[in-house]
Amino acid sequence: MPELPEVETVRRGLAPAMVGARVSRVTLRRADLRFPFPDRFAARLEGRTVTDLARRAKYLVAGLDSGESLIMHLGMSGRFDVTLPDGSNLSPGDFYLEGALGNAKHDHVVFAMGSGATVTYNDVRRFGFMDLVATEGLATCRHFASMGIEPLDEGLDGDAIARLFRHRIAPLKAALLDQRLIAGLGNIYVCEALHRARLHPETPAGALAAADGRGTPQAHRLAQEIRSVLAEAVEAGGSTLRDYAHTDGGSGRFQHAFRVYDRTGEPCRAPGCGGSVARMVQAGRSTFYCAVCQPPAKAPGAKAAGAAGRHFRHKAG
DNA sequence: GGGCACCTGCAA
DNA sequence: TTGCAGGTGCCC
Repeated sequence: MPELPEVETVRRGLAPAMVGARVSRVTLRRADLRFPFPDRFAARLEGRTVTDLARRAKYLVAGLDSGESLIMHLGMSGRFDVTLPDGSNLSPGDFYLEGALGNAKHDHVVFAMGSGATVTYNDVRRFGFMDLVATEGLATCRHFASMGIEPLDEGLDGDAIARLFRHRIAPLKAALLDQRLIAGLGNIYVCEALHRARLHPETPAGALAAADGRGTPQAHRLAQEIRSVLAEAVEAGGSTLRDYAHTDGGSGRFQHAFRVYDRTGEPCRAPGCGGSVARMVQAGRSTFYCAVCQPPAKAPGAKAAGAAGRHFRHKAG
């Protein structure tokens, strides 16, 4: 379940069960997820102690005392169930709480820890995957080599966004989803950040760079809103969609704070705005926005092709 | 850049 | 039955 706040919530829930513990047994219920498991996957994990559990973008990275790291990606529907030695259960950052919960049909990997804890990976759609990579070469491994800056990195300010987006004609929505530029944002938080920053999702990304290459006021606003929406979501334990009965302490609460995501036709939640949330499709994915708060903008040099057919004006924006 | 594929399950 | 789902990667 995937965006940065959910993965971070999973990391925090998994850490007590895994860090400092030895992996005593790994059970694979199938030969692959999205990709085949690496060679001798279980053998390379068993007997090893987990030294730390980190997050990079939407990936979890468990360091091992063997010098390798276990990389885990949750795809669209991956989740972990943790049973601690005292018998307590949790599903940190959970998303697919219904059918999958307690449904062993989609339990694909079970890590039995020396401490007595059990960590079970469940993934209905199997878009997730796991890999083992030398810890020394993590930064240049195929998963991370071309990955962009962390959205919560101090360095991601308006000027950094301008440097990344300068000269790009791709819509802001697509640029923000491009993990090679900024890594960790997904469909929900891009929609929410754009709405908070009052930027139309089709604005050419390059419009956030001023003539001198520095960030426009909009770029700085966007950087600030990305940071705040992610921080608030992490604080809330992420978002839980398709919430259902019997949600335990593992579910997030941020879905109640969505201002536009999945709210087509409902009132815009911006103070004083009488608009309603609209839905459009960009690159095959739903974009939710408010046409009142997020009016179309034209960029210098961008093709004038807006439905409004307006000419570019210097004061546009 | 966009389009589609990967896979399963749910709601309309 | 069709369309949709919080991701990514490979195709042109």
